[in-house]
Amino acid sequence: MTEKPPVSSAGLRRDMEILEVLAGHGDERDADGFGVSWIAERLDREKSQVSRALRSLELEGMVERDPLTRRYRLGWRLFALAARTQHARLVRLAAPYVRRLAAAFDEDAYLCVLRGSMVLTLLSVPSSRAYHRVWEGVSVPVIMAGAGRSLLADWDDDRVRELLRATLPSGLDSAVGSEEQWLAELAHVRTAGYAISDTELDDTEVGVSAPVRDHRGLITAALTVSVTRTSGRARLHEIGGVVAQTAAEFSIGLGHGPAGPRPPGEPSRTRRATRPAPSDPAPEAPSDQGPAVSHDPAVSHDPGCEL
Amino acid sequence: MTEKPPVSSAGLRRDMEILEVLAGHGDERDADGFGVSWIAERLDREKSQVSRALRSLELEGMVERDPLTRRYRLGWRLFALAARTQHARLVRLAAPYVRRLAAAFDEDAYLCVLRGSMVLTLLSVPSSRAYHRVWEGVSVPVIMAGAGRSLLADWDDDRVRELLRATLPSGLDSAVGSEEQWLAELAHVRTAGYAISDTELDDTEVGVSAPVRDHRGLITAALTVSVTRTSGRARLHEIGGVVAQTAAEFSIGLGHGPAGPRPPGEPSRTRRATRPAPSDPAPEAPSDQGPAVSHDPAVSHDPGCEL
DNA sequence: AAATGAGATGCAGCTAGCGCAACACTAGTG
DNA sequence: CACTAGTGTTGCGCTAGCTGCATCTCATTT
Repeated sequence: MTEKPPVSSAGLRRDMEILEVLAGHGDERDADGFGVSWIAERLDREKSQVSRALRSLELEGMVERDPLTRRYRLGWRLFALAARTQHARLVRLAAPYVRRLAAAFDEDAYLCVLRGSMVLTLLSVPSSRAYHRVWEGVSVPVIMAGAGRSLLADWDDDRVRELLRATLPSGLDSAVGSEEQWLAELAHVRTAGYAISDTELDDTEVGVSAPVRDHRGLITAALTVSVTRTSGRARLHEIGGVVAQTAAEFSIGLGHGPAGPRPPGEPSRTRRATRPAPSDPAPEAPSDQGPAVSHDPAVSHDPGCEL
Repeated sequence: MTEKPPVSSAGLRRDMEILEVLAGHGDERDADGFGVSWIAERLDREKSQVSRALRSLELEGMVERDPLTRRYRLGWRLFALAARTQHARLVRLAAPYVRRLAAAFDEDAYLCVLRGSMVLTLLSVPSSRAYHRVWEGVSVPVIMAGAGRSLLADWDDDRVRELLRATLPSGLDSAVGSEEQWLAELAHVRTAGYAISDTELDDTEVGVSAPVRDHRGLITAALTVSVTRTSGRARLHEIGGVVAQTAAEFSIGLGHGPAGPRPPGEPSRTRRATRPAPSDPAPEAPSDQGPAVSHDPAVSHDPGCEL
């Protein structure tokens, strides 16, 4: 009796829930995977349903099961697909800069992007000391993320206010500061080029971040250094300068002309010409007849086999 | 009227096909995504079907659409999930070693694993010169991959023969050498600790690889350096030694005792105690006191996999 | 303007996935 | 050793939800 589902298809929904459970908390202790019954109970679904879904997912390589324990965990296909994401491309480009930052101050450094109202960490490079919780692939509400201020720097105040109100569950304001304080800090990012935010998730760390701009001048990511709270104010600003400088360099690497951020005029509104239609005689026929080893040996420079 | 589908569920199948198309060839030119009609035509499916599927996938974050061009591309969720994969963990651990190799010889260096009968590249670090096709997330038949010999080093000859025959489409033998030659090279890996394979995909590069072993002594990955073909034989062997040494160090980092590879006796066949059932409606915390940090990326040798 | 094409949506019919229950299997228990 | 208490898989009717076709809107093109 679902009417107009604003949600995705039931099957996909289920599969995603399963994958999310398998992702666990990213804790090491979940590393050996999960059993069918456990997942089913966790999701409050039929065991049979989960069992079948997992078999399908396994056939697609989205999950794999340990041959010994017969437990399921996330599969190689996820990795293969993710590696061809725009995000992966961004990570590859950003890695040298993030590593440089981490090395320069011997602090944890991150690359983050904005996804909806959440900040997603794409890359984290640990400092040489300390155990370092890996935040890669983890999303955190904008308000609580150190990179949040840098990522929202270009937004106008109304939209920021709107987002903050929509995201804040309730009287958490005290923990993250008032709206006005937030807006003031955004203004600081715009002028100084970096943000220092000590009202974050972590009690022991202060986030120093700077926005990264793409070829259109839009903010696409943020570089962050997570500094131990014991550092003096002066050091924070020193680091801030370097982070901003590094982010600027990276931006240029992305094609951001030093012409200045966000020129008002629309540069090119040209919608790309229609893609060369795949009218060509089926490079891949609907080969339902799968099991045949169909990996085209002529992978000269196009490994576009079914992967 | 599909009888006993050895394939995955129809919906999932469709979604995976869509994702695979969106992954494109990883070419830069596909970066801005694909339209519904194009995808539909490519997959020979109804536009409506694809449209709806894409909306679902978008709601789940598996794909996202460019707000300007309204084209679809792979989404952040893939990245988020993949980052919590065992593979991602392996990449994080391996990165320093791979980078060290790339820097030491100023050649491209890779981390690869075996998945079914394909070799999947998890990490690629380019040399300082040259444009470098990123192979991350791409699979290649074992026979053609430089890392193949290292990854199969522990297999006994019959299984290798079987795999080779199953994978080789037809008279490609000349290109990759005979079976016996292959087996001889596997023997060389076992004694020398590294493989030199010049019968690979790429005409201009020679692969030098060495196996990486986990805490159980099983080969879980391979480190590879891709050397330009003009190098002399001596340099190849010099590099081989270093690669083997690096792989050994990494193996120890993974908990591989220097006790020697693959002791014959079964160490502990103990199947782990059942996970504490989430009988309580409480949110999280299986609170499993598992002392052993047993990660195990055990490679299921499952040639029946349809890739 | 009309024309083209891309993408979304309504609807009827039928397939494919759901829930329930019984099943095979292993591991603990006295 | 049977006995229990777990696990994961499978058979089978029933119906929810997907498929396919047609229609509709909205941009862009001629």
